[in-house]
Parts: sequence; C-alpha cells; structure tokens
Amino acid sequence: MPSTRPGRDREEKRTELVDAARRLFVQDGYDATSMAALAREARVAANTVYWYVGDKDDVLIAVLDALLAEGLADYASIADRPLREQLRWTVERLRGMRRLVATVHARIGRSAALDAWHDAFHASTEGILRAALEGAVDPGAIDAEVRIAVFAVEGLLTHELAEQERRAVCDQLAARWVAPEDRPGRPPG
Amino acid sequence: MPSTRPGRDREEKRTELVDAARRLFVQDGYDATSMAALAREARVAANTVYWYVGDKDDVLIAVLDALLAEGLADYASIADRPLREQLRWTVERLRGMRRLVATVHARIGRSAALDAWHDAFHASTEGILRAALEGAVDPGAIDAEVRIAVFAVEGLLTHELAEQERRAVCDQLAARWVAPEDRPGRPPG
DNA sequence: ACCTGAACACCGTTCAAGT
DNA sequence: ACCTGAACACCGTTCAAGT
Repeated sequence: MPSTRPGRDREEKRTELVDAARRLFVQDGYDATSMAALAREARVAANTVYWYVGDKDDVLIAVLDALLAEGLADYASIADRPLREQLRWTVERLRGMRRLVATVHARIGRSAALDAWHDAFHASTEGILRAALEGAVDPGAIDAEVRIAVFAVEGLLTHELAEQERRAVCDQLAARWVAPEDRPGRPPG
Repeated sequence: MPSTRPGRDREEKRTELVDAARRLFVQDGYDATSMAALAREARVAANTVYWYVGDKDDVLIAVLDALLAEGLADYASIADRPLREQLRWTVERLRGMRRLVATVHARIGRSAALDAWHDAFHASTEGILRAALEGAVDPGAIDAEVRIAVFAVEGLLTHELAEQERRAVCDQLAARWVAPEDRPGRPPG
C-alpha cells in the first residue's frame, strides 16, 4: 500500500525541478538559464515546469528560499563567533550565489512576488544583524549601521574584489562595532 | 555648400538614438525597453539602431556615458561642500537612474564592453572619493572606507528607502570621516 | 491529475535588397 | 553610405489534446 500521503509525489517532483533550477541559476545565472534548459536538466517537457512551479519568477523565488534556508542553517554554526568573523564568513558563504543577488535587484518592480521575497529577506537578515549589533553600536545609529553593513555585503558580492580586499572591507566595517574602550589604539607614528 | 564636416550628421543621428534610449532606459528600465520600442521612439526601423550604435549593450554603454558625463559636470558645482552633503547630494542625484545600477550589475560577465565600462566607472568615482577622503580617515583604511561608501550609495539606489532613512545612512557613513577632535560629543543622557 | 506537442506573441540580431 | 523588410533563432508562456 502507498504510505505516501496525497501530494507527496508532487512535492518530490517539484523539489527535483527546483534543485535543477538551483544548479543552473547558480552556475549560469538566471537570465542565461532558459526554461527549455531547465526542463532539459530536469528531464521533462519545457512546459511541464509550469505545472509544478509556476512562471520563471516563481522558480527563482523557490530557489532563493532553498538557498536562504540552507544559509541560515549554516549560519547557526558560527553565530557565536566574533562579529568580524561572522561578517567574513557571510561574504564568503554568499559568494557562490552572487549572480542571483544582482538578478533580484534587477527584477525588483517587475515581479510582485519577488518584491515581497526581497522585502522579507531584508527584514529577516537585518533583524538578525540588528540583534547582533545591539550594545556594540550607538542605539540611535543602529538602523543606519545595519543598512551600511548589508549594503557592503551586497557590494562585495556584486563586485569582483580579491579576497584580501574583501577582508579589508569586512574588518573596516567591524572596526566600529566594538565598544570604544575595546578599540585598539592608533598605531604610533 | 555643406559646412558639416564628414561624419557630423552621423554623429547627430547617433546622439538622437542615444537620447531616445536614455529616455526609455531611465523611464522603463533596460529589460523593459525593446529595440523595437527604442526604434519607434527614434522614428526609425528596428534594425537601423544597429547601423548607428551597435547591439543593445552598446546602446546601454552610450547611455551610461552620457549620464556619467552629466553627473560629473553637476558634481563640480558641489565639490567644495562638506563630505556629508556631497554624499547626500550624490544619492539623490543618482536616484533617477537607479534601475540602471541594478542592470549594470546584472549584466556583468555577459558583455565584455559593459565589464570594461563598469571597471572604468568605479576607478573614476572611487578616485574622486579617495581624494576627497584624504586626511579625513586613517590612511591605511582609505581603500576599504571608499568601497564601503560606494557600496552604500549603490545599496541606497537599489533599495526603496524613505528619504529620511537615506539621509540617516549618509550621515552615519560620514560620521567617521571627520577628524576625531571635530566630532560632536555624545548627547548627554 | 499529470504531461505534452504545438502554437503564440514576443525578443535581439542579421542580411540581402534597395536608394 | 544609409536604411529597410523580411527572416532567423531564440524566448517565456498558454492551451487544447492526450493519458
């Protein structure tokens, strides 16, 4: 007897589609991945994707959800490390999906569903960062400080910098997050 | 007798095309502007654009060049104002072309010509900012500081924030650019 | 319910043909 | 040299038709 509750197979098939899309989106980018290529990767007819997921923006959102869930789960393992290291880790961790960062921003205003995802993403990640920064920066400046950090991370993803330069940006950002009395003194000379 | 030197008319026509493209790109965005729509705006056949400009990425680059030249010219008029005001001015000034910022980042790696433009843009604008920051920040941190500022400006353009929030980010950024002895004391309480 | 072949309305670009 | 109509190879999406 089938132990699968109704909808189980459908869910599985949908996951396969999204996994295929994730592979191609991360590898080749959203624009460079046609629905035909996605269907080929998943071994279905081109229009079958629409039966399981919806249009191309819905596929993108499903992929982003999967990447975000995985990223947040991974983040838990380093959430107790110093802020400077957390920042470095986040940038390197997100580098694999840097094309998608630019894609999301380019598609804002063209897909209401993606707009909503983007808003929720920022609310979620900025909430985490804000909590982490509490006590480390002036309370009145915390919102602006959070935004600067998020924008810097996004910038590090959408621009090709050397690893050393990425680290320098992270360190410079984090330099103002320690309490003044803990700051290293200026090097003499 | 024609006082136009050879190539003059061609240049004019090309400028008309680029002006039409600029109008549509700024208004509707790059992706939403088809070559057919651009040709219609300029009152030529769809394929005539290729005779004067090149492919769609070349049109984009021509538009970006025009916008950048105008922006730099406008900047000269406020270049002597305090850094905090320069930053605010830059963000508000660039807001009109915010869709194009995301477009450039999304198309990086897909057009070699656009890659080159993007590199030159950053070299130019970061050079200006670096010169302005000289003496206002620790010399060893100036590169990272410049990048943080540029990324923050780009972030303010690709995200919908209220004007008050945009100002808060600019002010928070600029807060570390004044020499420590000039910084306002913490508000009492 | 699930999947598809065929079609639709586009898209950027090319090219032979005109002037 | 300049401009075009027509075509090309795509694209995302829809839909009637199958099982």
